[in-house]
Amino acid sequence: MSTNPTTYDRIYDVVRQIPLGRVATYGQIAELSNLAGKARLVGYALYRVDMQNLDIPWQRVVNAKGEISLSPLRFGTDYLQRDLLENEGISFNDAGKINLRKYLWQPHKSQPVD
DNA sequence: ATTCTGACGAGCG
DNA sequence: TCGCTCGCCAGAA
Repeated sequence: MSTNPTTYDRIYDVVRQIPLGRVATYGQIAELSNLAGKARLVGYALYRVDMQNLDIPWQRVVNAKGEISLSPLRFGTDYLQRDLLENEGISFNDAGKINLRKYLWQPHKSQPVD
């Protein structure tokens, strides 16, 4: 017997589709998971992901401002996420923000690097 | 069944 | 531009 996918499983499936070198916002993942307007759920779901498990590229999900959303309870996570993204070729400005116009994942469209 | 816990984002002053 | 409020809800114990 197989268990039906949970809501979080669906969220993880979408996150897995984010291409290398691109990022998506929590709200965007919510919409693609048929959870429009429920961005927080995506955050809740990603909070559960084991940071060492890169099978789910959790590091590619950032907030709508292009910043890494931090969890006070995960000291050091900010550094880890930024490090992983920079290794994928994503750059941060002086304010610690990502240029979404350049790096935001655009499903259905081609993915021009610039 | 109930309580508690969290990686968001739009709107508004 | 910035900070604050408020709506949102699945999963673990």
